[in-house]
Amino acid sequence: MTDYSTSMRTDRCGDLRIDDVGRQVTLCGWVDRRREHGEHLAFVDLRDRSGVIQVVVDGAHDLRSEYVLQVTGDVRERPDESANDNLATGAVEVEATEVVVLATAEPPPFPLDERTEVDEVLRLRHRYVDLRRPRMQRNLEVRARVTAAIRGAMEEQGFVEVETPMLVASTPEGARDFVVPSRKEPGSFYALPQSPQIFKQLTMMGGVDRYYQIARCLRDEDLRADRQFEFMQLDVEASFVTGEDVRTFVAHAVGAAAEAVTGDHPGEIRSMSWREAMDRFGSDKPDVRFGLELVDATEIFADTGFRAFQTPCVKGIRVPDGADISRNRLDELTGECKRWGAKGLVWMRLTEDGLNSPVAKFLSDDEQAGLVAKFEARVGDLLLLVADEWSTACHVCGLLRLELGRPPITEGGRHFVWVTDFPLFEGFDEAGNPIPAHHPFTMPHEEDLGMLGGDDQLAIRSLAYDLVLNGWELGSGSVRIHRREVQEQVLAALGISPDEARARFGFLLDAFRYGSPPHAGFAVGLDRLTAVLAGEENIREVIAFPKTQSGADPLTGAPTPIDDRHLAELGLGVLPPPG
RNA sequence: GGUCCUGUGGUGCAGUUUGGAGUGCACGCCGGCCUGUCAAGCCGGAGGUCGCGGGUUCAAAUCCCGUCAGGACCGCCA
Repeated sequence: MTDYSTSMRTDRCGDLRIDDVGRQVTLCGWVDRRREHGEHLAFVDLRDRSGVIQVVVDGAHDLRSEYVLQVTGDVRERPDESANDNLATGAVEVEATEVVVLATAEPPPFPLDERTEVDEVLRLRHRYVDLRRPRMQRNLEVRARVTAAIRGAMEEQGFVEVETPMLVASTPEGARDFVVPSRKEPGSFYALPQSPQIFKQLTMMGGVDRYYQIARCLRDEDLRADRQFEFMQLDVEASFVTGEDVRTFVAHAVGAAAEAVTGDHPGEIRSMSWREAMDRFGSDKPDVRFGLELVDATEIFADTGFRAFQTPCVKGIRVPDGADISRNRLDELTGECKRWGAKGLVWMRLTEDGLNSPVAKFLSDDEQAGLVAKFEARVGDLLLLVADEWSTACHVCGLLRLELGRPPITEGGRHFVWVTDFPLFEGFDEAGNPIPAHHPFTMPHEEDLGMLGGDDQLAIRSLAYDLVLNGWELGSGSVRIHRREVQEQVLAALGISPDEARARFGFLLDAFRYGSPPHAGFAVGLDRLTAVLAGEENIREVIAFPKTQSGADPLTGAPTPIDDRHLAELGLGVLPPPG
């Protein structure tokens, strides 16, 4: 047990129990709530990080909300019938003999109770007040426990934590860089790291063998519920390993983190190929907590006369007992599907009299019967169908599935999934060159090496893998290419000439020449992991001082202009706003 | 860059559809009463540029246009 006593206090408020009865204690904390009963009796709930204790004081004290107090008094059992079972400390109370007001306080800008959902900007502007709330205290603790457990697990597995620089060279790949002007070399810039990717691979060449880092990463892209400019990663790389070895290391670490927070070890993590994830869940980050899995109906319409279904793929989902979903709602869903990229949405209600749908008349009896059989549909069910290219049909059905069935993050348990065998390329650029799905150093599947440069390059599988938790992409990794001829083959397939390659990744390619061990790695987004484990839908709730969606910090006012002298020293000028 | 939603005393909301006096609810705040409360209770009180600007109208929280801030999402995030 940690000893929390200091020169100013003997105990923490929330720690007092029936065993402490008879002790004289000194406590420090904030006035959470007070209940006055006239001149001679008042109850003050005193709050610190550990919780709340009822203090009995003389009513003459002027103790307002959020005053900071030091209270000395005797712990005693509460009188008959007045124990509070809703409070961990509810069996006892402290009868104050001395109350020192350490600081007075204005009324807080918003209520600190758990019942009110306060405007987030207001919370962020007064984050120091917001952080006093039990929810935030808990989230900060969850976060600290996650990182501590992960550090422990990585150390246990023999990994060495190596720090990498924050001021790095800008590279054209990937996300937009945050950039720092160089004073010594005006006109030149450092970039803040999007990830330690290149450095961690260099540690492999440096013989580190098992590298990890709890690393801050920065990307200047638009913010979302699961994305901030700055975020933390567990960054991992190891030599003389397969992808499976890496997944075992990472599973250990996230398992330890989950156990540290919830008390339960999540157990073995299931694996699923990317193809299967797309086919069954319409997403590369499948949320397997609920059903509504995608059904492939392409075969049924192989020779259909219904023009809308004369597509490479027809996919759908069966909504059990969904037939009572209103026409209005169905129109809404159709609109969403169009926004997501589909040409439309076909809905069918299965009634006693068969399929009820605006398009039923275009479908043959065989097709209708085939649908009912394939979806195992029952009277009262609703079928939703999207016909398109395979990827679009999967994508749209996947979003539809989430829209209709996704439970709150606190429900349905925690389900980690490895998604493996990602495609090496995810499409083609304007010049007709394939675009790497992960990065250009990702090792292709050995069996698919022969397809490089061929006609069906999108079918090439890579040794890249993602870790998914309840539909959140927690992280990704891959086996890296360490053989020169393979790297040359891939760069050639990407349409990158040797000269261009040297210009863009020269120092890494150089490093490959001096003896590169086979290596593979991974990175886990710690903010996301923490959010899911804390039961929060938004990573801002597990970050002490986050930014708003527009990238501003309501507390400090960042970003702010800087003065002209400062700019001049850096050799910078600011353009007038456009328009 | 785009789509959608939100903005009303300190806080959370209702009012906006169908224009008619800043109308209402809960919490908080200030004062009074109250010796066992714990979301204490009772009585009284203060507190408003309906985000901002413009327009329509006899009249705008309400309708229209613009703008700012926030949120969810698409694009983007190798």
